[in-house]
Amino acid sequence: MSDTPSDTRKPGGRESLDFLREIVKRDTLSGAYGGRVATRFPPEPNGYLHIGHAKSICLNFGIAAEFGGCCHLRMDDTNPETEDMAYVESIIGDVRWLGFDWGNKLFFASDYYERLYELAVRLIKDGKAYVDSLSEDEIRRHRGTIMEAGRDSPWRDRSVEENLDLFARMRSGEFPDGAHVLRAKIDMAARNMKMRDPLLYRIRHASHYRRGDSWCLYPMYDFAHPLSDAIENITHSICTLEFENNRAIYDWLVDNLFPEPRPRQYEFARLNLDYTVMSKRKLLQLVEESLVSGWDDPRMPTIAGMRRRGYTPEGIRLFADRIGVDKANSRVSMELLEDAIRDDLNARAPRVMAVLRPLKVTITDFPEGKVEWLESPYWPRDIGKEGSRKLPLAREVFIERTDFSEDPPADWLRLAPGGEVRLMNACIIRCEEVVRDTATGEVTELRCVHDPDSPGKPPGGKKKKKTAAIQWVSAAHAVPAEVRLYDRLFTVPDPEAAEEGKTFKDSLNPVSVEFLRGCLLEPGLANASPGERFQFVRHGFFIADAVDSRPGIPVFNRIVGLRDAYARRIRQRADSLLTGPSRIG
RNA sequence: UGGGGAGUGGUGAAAUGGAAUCACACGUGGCUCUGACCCACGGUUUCCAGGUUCGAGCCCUGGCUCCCCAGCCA
Repeated sequence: MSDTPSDTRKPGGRESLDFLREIVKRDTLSGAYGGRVATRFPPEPNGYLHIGHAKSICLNFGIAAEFGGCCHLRMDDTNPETEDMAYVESIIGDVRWLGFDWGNKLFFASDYYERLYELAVRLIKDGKAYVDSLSEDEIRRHRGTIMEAGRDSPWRDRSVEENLDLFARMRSGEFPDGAHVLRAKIDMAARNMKMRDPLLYRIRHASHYRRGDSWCLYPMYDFAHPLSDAIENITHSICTLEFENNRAIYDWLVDNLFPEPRPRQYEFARLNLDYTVMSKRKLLQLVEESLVSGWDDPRMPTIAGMRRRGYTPEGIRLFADRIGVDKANSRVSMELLEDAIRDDLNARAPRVMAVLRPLKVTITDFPEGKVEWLESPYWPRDIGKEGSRKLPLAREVFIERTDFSEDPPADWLRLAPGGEVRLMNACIIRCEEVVRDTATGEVTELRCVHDPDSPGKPPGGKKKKKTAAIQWVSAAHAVPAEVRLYDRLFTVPDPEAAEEGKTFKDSLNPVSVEFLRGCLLEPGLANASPGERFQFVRHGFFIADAVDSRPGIPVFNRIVGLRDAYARRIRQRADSLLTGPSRIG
């Protein structure tokens, strides 16, 4: 793993352990597994990994690392109809990108098919499993309900010989899909529905992405998963809450087929993030219906999407660390994720200047044709890093349109008619004249004068800050660029909880991305390499898009905006203006 | 109505019978050539009702609310 500063920034230094680490610590101390710790991350290769998986990955790999154990990466590939090598590759890439290493412990449940089959045979021989020949529908009806016990299948008491024979013929391809299944003989009246003779194997005449047509008999998750854990000598099998009921099967199978010390399953609450969806099915739907540009759309909560968006592995790990882990269903706010990303980027993204919505400024007392190259540090004082570049100042520059106001509020620190502002790393200018389009009235240019002595000068002994320092670019030197501003994908915190007659797609945010074309960047950014991250001062953190950006024609994605206390204040003022007066009655 | 889980400020988590703590968010103030970062201060008294105890978020009893389980998905 890594030892970047971000990793050590655990809340409260983490003296206290979460319930999972507590269990692992207990087992380590008691020598339950001879001090050994082995976890595993077991994705099914039928979709892309998302931030919810990242939580699980950080947990499993994190715990293994902290206790000197190892974490296996295992593809839980037991369903030939949905799985694909492309997903395996994306999963491997994503886990690696997150910064984790499984050494030579990459496994596939599909490699265990033969051993699993033998274990099933053993169960049959022990009279603990039987071939059921009921139809799918009959099986459902025999299962009963949560209130009524199920009924035994008429095939439940077949002889061992007959079961063995049937099971072998199921494997050899003699029967069509659905003709028979193998079930554990447990208890059709069990109060835990999962224990009513769970299905272990089903016939599927389907090509498997790894095993081809060598099998037409496939194990169910409930059978393959615990036994794969046992085969790999996993000690702590960590999964999400919805598998709590499945633990009974897990224990039943492993107890019946493996000696102590055997793996045990523990469950934690999966991650829910506000303003996004986390189910593979819904994510797939967004992709297939072209509601997003793909699995790596920067708005997607997928690892691929976050990577393209510019999130860092360190930031994501910091997030996972901060949210902790528990058994209570929870819903985490986006701010927690964004702050972790910012926290990480703050220390590693050099500051540069970009004007997203340009407004022309002519410095009338600046000689025509003159260019002044000004030393500009990449880092603010408090970061304590070295490095700078020279920025050209000329007669015509562009500033942010939002940094000028004709009718500013009392606490305005930026430019206004007759007012002053600091061009960051350069001089102070004063606005003498506002030029506007005669037809539309729109402000098209500001004519300013500058204080030639102001570059490099200290604030001048002023106690209280009276003007802002704003970003700017020289008109003649600026690099045009496209900048994409990403926002939350949905307009409601919990899109999955759609009301009657609606779906999660009804709450899709219509303005979740804004493409800005006429942006102007400082000259050095022309050759930003794809994947390179910067802070555009006073805007946020940005990354040169890995797919669309190229030298000379940069395209930047906003990773995350900077906090903006002023914008917040303005918003609140607007709100109180709206609600205030109407409340008088 | 059965079984399995869970309830601590707005959000996520600590506190393992001994002064409710941390992070994010929010508010106020300070610092600042980023209205960023950073610093300081502020708001909960632990789902409810009883009980045990010198002492309860932790233990007991009874409620309430929410989540999961009736796929040949995982």
